Amino acid sequence: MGIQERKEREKELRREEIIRAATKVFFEKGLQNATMDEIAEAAELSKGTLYLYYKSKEDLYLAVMNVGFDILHDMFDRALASSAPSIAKLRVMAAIYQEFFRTHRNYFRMFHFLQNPQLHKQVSEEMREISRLHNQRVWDLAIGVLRRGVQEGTLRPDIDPLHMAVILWNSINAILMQIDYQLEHWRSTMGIDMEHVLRTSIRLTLESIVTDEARLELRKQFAADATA
Amino acid sequence: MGIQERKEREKELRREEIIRAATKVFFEKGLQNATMDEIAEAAELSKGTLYLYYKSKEDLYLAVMNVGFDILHDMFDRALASSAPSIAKLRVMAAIYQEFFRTHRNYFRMFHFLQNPQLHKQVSEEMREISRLHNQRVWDLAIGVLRRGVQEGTLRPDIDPLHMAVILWNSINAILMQIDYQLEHWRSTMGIDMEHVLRTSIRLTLESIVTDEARLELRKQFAADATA
DNA sequence: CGTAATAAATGACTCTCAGTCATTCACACG
DNA sequence: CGTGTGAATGACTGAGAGTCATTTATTACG
Repeated sequence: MGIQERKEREKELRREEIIRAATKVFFEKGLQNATMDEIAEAAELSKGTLYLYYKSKEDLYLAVMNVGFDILHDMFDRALASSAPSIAKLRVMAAIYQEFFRTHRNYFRMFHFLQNPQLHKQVSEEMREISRLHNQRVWDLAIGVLRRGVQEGTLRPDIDPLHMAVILWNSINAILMQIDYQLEHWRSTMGIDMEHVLRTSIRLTLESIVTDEARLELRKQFAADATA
Repeated sequence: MGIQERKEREKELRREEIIRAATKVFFEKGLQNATMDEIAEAAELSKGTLYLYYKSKEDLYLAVMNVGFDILHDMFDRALASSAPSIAKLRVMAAIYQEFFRTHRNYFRMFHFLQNPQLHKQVSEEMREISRLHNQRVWDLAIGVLRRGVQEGTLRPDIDPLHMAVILWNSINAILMQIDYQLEHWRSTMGIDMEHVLRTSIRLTLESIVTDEARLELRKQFAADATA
């Protein structure tokens, strides 16, 4: 019964083709301004067919976003292969996330979606769960590093690694979002260099979660990097 | 020529009536799910009239949001009347913002709007500027306190007060947004108590912007509060 | 008064777009 | 072939933002 299997494969290819077209259109227009008709045209399919594969525009959007999570996961995973100390790994992760921000800006922007409860109404329960899993894989990497850091004695044992993860993520993410589309606003109205703020925020946040002893070493490193 | 003036007043009343109706509907439905027809009905006006007073649904939304900024501004302003040291004032501001979050949740939610570049397309240049001014008044309060803190020698002189303001705002705001609508998600999928994370984040962020000497005093205070 | 001029308000209409579903099409199987 | 099945289609529906010709209310003035 190779026919059944071939059909499965073809269906999978069709799904990927839709993702490809949706990626293109969502990157160009964003969620609000992209239309299903346009995606259908880009995929050389009718609109009705899109709905055979994805339940709503928002579901399709999340499917594209999941690719972004996978890319970010792989970037982190590759960078964390070494046996460097945890603090070094955290700094690498911060750097990698910034690299992701620069080179995959369109995926980064999609992450906004998660911040907006309003938009979630149209997302199916299945897609919500699938998306959660893609998201979770990235979290697990970060949490692993933080747990190790506490074990090593370089990260504060009085703070739950999970809590550290949330704090770190929010502090870097919030500022990157501002940089993404408010950079000029901050500069022109208040003369603020947000790239500088980003560096400061990362430095302060990292310093705040390490032990007092490790902080001295960390400051030296930051000082060395600043002169380099 | 009292007639001209009376008309002005009546127009102003009409504007306020529209704001009142829009507030009700936006609070209930949010930006996406509220309709101009519904707001028109709540205001006992026709839809066309709304557009005589506000250029778009988004403009009207921002007008409502500005009231929220004013409320927040007044809460801060009242709380900062004392002559307490700057660090105490910062802690008060954090507490006040949490109070705002609890008691004016609907306005807080509107602040999401500022995070979403996509939604800004429909906002007129005038309303954008008006909204910026309301926003600025709140920032100015915070920045004043931070500047004073640096002068007093309790806040680190090597970090620009403006940068501190951005960092503080983002760190508390990002987590409050998570608490607002993802509280249950964090608890159920990762067992994280976000209220605890919020307290930790505020503590760490404040500790990270004070001088080394002031940090000792601050830690004592946090410890005292924790046992109380 | 009555009437012309002006301003304000109306709601039917247009346009766009997400999502649906009756119909058509393509292909496997006997 | 013909027939059955599942995939694909695109015309259609419903909803809602924004518009504008028409109506209504108000003022100014003879």
